Amino acid sequence: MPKNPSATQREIRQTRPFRSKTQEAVIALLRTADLVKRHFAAVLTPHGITLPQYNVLRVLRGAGPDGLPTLEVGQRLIEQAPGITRMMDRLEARGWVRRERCPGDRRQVLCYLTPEGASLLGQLDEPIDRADQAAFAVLTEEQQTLLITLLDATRQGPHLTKAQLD
Amino acid sequence: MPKNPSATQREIRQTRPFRSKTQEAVIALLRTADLVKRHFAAVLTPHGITLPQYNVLRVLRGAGPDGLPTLEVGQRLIEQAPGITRMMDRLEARGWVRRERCPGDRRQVLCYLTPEGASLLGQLDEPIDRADQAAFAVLTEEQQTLLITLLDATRQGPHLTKAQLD
DNA sequence: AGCAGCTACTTGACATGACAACCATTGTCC
DNA sequence: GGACAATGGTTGTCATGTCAAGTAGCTGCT
Repeated sequence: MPKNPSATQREIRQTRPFRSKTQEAVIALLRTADLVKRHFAAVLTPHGITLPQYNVLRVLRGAGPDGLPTLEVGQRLIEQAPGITRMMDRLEARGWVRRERCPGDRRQVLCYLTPEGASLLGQLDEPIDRADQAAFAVLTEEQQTLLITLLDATRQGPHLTKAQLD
Repeated sequence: MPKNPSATQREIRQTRPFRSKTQEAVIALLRTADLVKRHFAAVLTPHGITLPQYNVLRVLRGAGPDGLPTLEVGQRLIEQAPGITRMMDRLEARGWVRRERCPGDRRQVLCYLTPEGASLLGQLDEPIDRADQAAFAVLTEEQQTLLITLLDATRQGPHLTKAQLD
């Protein structure tokens, strides 16, 4: 593959080159993720929903009619509890989610997707699938597989030990 | 806890497989970026600075003694103007940045890194470099190059078409 | 000169995202 | 059975990120 000398570099308008290959990888990763997020936001905004909200609804749809405790939703999204609570407030206000205290364990609050929420998700499936495809349309299937492998490896990797922190 | 099924998939605890390779790529990308961001945040938090703030300071350091107009900083970070203004407020309050109305064009506000800001950056260079290395330590140099190429290609891809057409 | 239009911010409002503190339940252990 | 820790949420605060609207200053055209 031809090495584009400055795709990322020119975007940042940086005078000096990257200090290291790794630094370039970090910046490429963060900027790409940011761009892809914006791309999805552009699809969702006209429907009055944000990307995190959409993800919550998808999790609830995946949970089926039994619903899910609030924090379970958060865990599946790697999000912190407080954020989930407030997001759920809004989703409930919009009528996409229903909440109910769990009779078995009254500490828990079970969250369910409402028919309205399911309907919204149904409308979004196609556009979101298309957005998925569009985001990586330039890569072949093999290249996508390779990318996934590299990203998965990065996530599994030894990132920082506490000794390295300072 | 089991140890080794499918990396990304197990994290999300999703019952069904990904609907497409592309969807898997999207999720892998977003989650990896998120994780890497958290690692940098862990390095920066003890120093009382956030990742976006750190990036602003780096841009200002790169600008040198001539400073940069507020929105120029924003452009180099792909951030919107309002966010930059407020972040700069905080950076100025912390003494890391100095602002001054441009005499030539009184609409602009030039931002400069203060010696205190420069000193902070100096302290952070090493830990941040180590964090860069650690983030991709599992990948060889060639794999990093490959990853960068794939990510760059993704960013140049068709989801940018409208913006690129002008 | 004078005014329309553009530029560079600034402010306000709202949605995340993270942390800390707090409350109600539940589980545990003596 | 009663103190106490752990669990599951909620609330408050702060920093970002984004959009919409407003303001001050500059530019071009007449």
